[in-house]
This record gives sequence, C-alpha cells and structure tokens, in this order.
Amino acid sequence: MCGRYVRRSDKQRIAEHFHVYGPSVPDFGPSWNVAPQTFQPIVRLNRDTREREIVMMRWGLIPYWAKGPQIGLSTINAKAETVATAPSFREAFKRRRCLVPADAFLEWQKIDAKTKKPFAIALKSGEPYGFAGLSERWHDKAAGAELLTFTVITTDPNAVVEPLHNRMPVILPERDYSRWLDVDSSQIPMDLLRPYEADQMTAWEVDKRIGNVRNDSPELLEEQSTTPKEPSLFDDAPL
DNA sequence: CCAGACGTTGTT
DNA sequence: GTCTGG
DNA sequence: CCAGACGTTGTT
DNA sequence: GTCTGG
Repeated sequence: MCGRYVRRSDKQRIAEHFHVYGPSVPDFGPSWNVAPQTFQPIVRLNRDTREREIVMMRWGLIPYWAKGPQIGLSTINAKAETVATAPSFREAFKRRRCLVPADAFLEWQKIDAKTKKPFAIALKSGEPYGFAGLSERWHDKAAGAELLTFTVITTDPNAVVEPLHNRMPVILPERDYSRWLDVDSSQIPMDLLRPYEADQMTAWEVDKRIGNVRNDSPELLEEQSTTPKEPSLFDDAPL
C-alpha cells in the first residue's frame, strides 16, 4: 500500500518533469514525509484548456455524493482490482484521473509483532515519478466551500517491494503520462495499472526518525520553501 | 501510513 | 487497544 | 419499498 | 449517486 511518500521536488522541478507550462498554484517546497489528509500537488488536465496544470488537493478521496468527509480517512488508496467498479472510485476513474508527483514511497517492513523497519523505494535513476491517482471535488456544505481530494491506486508488489510489503502504489512510466491523463478518451487505460518494472527500482532502509518528521502541513509549506529542513533520507540512497 | 494521546472543570 | 491529527 | 453503505490496510 | 440487504 502507500500511506506515506517523499516529494523532494519543488514546484519548478515538478513542472519540468511533468511538462506543465501553464499558469499554476502558488510556489511550494518539498515534503519529506507526506501524510494522509495533507494538501499536496497533483497534475491533471485543465478542464477548459486541456493543458496540464498543478493543483493542490487533500490526500483521502471524498466522493462527490458523500454526506460527510469521514470516508476520506479510509480512501487514501484505491485497489486497482476494483477501482473501475467501486462506487467511491468508478466515476473518478473514468473522468478524473491524475498524477501524484513523488520521489519515493515509504513502506514499514514488519519484523515481528512489535518491530518494523521503514524503507524508501525510488527509481534507480533518481528521477521523480507519478503515482496513478484519482481526484474528486466535494461540496462541504458546513464550510460552504469546495474541497479537492485525491487517492493513490495500489497493485501487487514487484520483486523489489515484495520482501517489504504485499501492496505497492501504481507508478506510471513517463511514456504513459498522456494516456493516463487523457480523460476525454473513451478508452479506459486499465492496462497501465500494474507493478512498475522492478529492474528500474531500488529500496533502502531509512532512519527510524522518518516517522517523526512533521514538515508538510499546509501552514509550513511556505516556510519550507525558504528554509527547508532536509532529513538525511536520501543521503544513503543508492541512486 | 505513523505518532501521540488516551481526562475534567471552569474560565476566556 | 484504539482513536485522532497530520 | 427504505436504510445504510460506499474504503484500505493490517491485525485478531 | 447507486447498489445491497432486509
């Protein structure tokens, strides 16, 4: 599964990698430990211009029909096996596919009942990558505002992840970005929902304190962009 | 997903 | 053990 | 017909 | 909004 990830790319780097050229959200810095319920940048097609754009959304998808935001606490992931038919995801899968920029995802390997080791999994190339994501717009009647949320699709682990965990996020190769984002097409890109090529990935154990890093709240994003506090997460990365 | 709290009364 | 906040 | 769920992971 | 269970 994917309950945490690393995004060391700032807005500029993301715009370059995902070829986003148009107007976009305010600047933001990296997040070294992205947690559910925080606002993160995603890439999607602008509904009017059909150009790629970066939008900030909250992690934990709330279907447009939800009566309350509660369901968003358990929809940080969507299973590839059921995403086309599940009531909470099927409409978004057809019409609101997006890419979630990341540089690594974190998995805690279970050693025994009370011990677990955190690992980071990234591309050997060190390039950023995109999770296959879905987004929704939910009308919060209480707050009288629209809330944008997203989820990350999961699939079976590849050979790199299998020793660590029984699920992994769907990561899309660059060549498939366009097809995934093209929500106008009547062709549903189901074939893209598969484990990433293991030969191109690497995993390494990270410091236990990764779980204590709290530098990705919306309030801190602006501060981070000027004074980033970078944990040594990538120091040992065999990239 | 993890980390951290897990309580009450009264006062602002 | 279980819930909440991030 | 209405009421209630709609989700994932991991743990028991 | 739509499906399932009763």
